Amino acid sequence: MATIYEVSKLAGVSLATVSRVMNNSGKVRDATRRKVLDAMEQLDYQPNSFAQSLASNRSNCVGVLVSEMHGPIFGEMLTAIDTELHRSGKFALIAGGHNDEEKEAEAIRFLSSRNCDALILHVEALSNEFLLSMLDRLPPFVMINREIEGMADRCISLDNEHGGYLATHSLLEQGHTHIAYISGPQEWADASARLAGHNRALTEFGLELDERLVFEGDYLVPTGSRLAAAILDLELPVTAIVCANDEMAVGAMEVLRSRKHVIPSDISLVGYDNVRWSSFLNPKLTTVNYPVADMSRMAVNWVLKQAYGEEGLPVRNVFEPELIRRESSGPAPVADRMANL
Amino acid sequence: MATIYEVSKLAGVSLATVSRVMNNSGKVRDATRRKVLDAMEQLDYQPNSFAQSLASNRSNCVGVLVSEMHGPIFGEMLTAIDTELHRSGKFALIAGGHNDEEKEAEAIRFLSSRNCDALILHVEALSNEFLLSMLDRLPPFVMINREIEGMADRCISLDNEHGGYLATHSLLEQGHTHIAYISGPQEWADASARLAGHNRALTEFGLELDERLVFEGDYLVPTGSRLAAAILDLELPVTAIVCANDEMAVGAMEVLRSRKHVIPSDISLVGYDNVRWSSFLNPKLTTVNYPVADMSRMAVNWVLKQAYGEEGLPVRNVFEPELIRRESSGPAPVADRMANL
DNA sequence: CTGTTAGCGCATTCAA
DNA sequence: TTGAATGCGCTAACAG
Repeated sequence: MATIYEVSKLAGVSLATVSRVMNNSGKVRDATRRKVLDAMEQLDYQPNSFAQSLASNRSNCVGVLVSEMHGPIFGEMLTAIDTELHRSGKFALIAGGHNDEEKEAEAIRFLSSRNCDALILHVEALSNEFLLSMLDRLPPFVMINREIEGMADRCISLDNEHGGYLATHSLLEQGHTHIAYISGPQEWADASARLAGHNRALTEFGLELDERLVFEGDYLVPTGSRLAAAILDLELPVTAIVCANDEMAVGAMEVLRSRKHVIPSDISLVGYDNVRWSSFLNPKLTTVNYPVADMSRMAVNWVLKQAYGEEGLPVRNVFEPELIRRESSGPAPVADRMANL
Repeated sequence: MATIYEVSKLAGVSLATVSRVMNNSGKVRDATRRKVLDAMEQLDYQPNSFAQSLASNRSNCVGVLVSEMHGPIFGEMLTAIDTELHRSGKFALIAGGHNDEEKEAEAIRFLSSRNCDALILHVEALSNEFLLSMLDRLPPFVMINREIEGMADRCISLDNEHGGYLATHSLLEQGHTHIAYISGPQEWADASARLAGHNRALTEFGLELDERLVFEGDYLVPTGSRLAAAILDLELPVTAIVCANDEMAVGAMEVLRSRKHVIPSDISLVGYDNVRWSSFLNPKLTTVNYPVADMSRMAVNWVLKQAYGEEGLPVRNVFEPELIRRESSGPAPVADRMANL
């Protein structure tokens, strides 16, 4: 590997001059620049990024931490972040937290130990307190899908409560009155917000909350199946099920089908997230859109602005979910609606 | 940020000693080690990875290049690689090639400019020649899903031909004789191998290859739909469609359904890759398993062995696909089988 | 077992 | 506009 020293020798100039043409800093006579460029070409010179970073104290790397690496959300996020970063000549250093508090913390340590210029964090397990305490111990960082008091400007979040509201509201509108809900882990903010939205919609329609119809899940497919079965076993006149994410919805869908319930004519099903395959299902899943890609791009904007001083970039912190009406939800069965008159 | 120098001063030892306890290299008296550790703790010392890398000429980073960042394959790959690498204290530096020859090449340049100790490459667009020419210009690298003459030991590949064979064979076994095939881009090796397997199965069953039944696609959902429609429009007695990947299969499935064909009783459908959502479909998709996670782990083994000298790790180069029989394929319709007697 | 000394390859003053 | 000198923080001989 050629070094800057060899280039300078071949070009007959000093180290400093080579450095200048590399970084376009300072004035260099055109003829000199040309000589240097030629030498670089001849030697197939590649600057050593470590030496650069060590000397300049900046890495051009942005650390990205995702709570888990699989799942459709993750892929969309990374694609968006990577694309956007490249556009500004920065690079993504990616780490996975594997949905574990200790591992997430370790991944953060790793990213900061690699001297990232900034961090984009998508974490579930770490507490607000921990994150707040990291404010002055880490490079500038922004979070996706969290809303933390005291650092709202660093949070790119979805209005999960409103999404939960939309899902249930769309059902109420269509005459459903017995709506079961399969939630995510209630210790996670997004899960409890989604449930809160569900409750608000019910209240708004003058319905009592029926605690028997709310089940706490864990965002995983098999749990969706298990809890959907539990709901059916209740033998209550449930005509719709809202799931707090698409994963659990697909699990529920399978159970409904195997028990010979027709969706949506017997029972409606609504998911949340609008992951890619939700439209591949049969029936296509009605769900709430989670604009991951947009939010990811916004996180990059934040980083470009805060860590690299780029200007003119808009940063929006809260994104609005949107109901995606597809085939898995419809009007409540007529018999049921009659009974409610 | 505390430096090694401050630690050494606080601990009352030399730089070298601090370095030794950090890296567990050389002998250090227990009492000394303790002093150093205490000092590190007190100062919240974090080694500067650039300085380490610059001095030691190794980064503990493995570059991972994927042809595209979205899609289920990618997520599974990264999860497996990241997990496995962490286990050995190495880290993944990830870049996306975005399915473009120039971008893939640039991403490689980026990864090598970041002084990765090794590279794991999953590329589609780059030519064999190019890759061969990089052998001595890059850190040690291994490829996933390629099989290149002259560097077979660096290729972790799937026997795509055999997979194509399995898919079609399973249909022939069940009495199908008019099987349409929607392939991937024939300039990609995996796509042409899969098609070759299809052809071999047909030949083995003594059937003529009917060119009207082979369509070249691009691995994308809408194309699956378009070509499935084209197949139906042929008005030939097709009783089964094999798609070269699950994406196109789901596109095809939708068209079949919208045209009121029942799967599998009217027509069978087989995919390829066994992506996660293939089992979410209705009917569940029969497909060929592509063991991405296993292959990814194997790539990491290669890296650990070749770049870090770890021992005792097995490396297998060629993986076998496996037919996953689910609901979307079944016996040929009776009428059709009668006609063939 | 521990300390001294030289770089690793580059950016960045400060002079010229 | 260019060059010389210094140091970024750490590892790795080499001595002791």
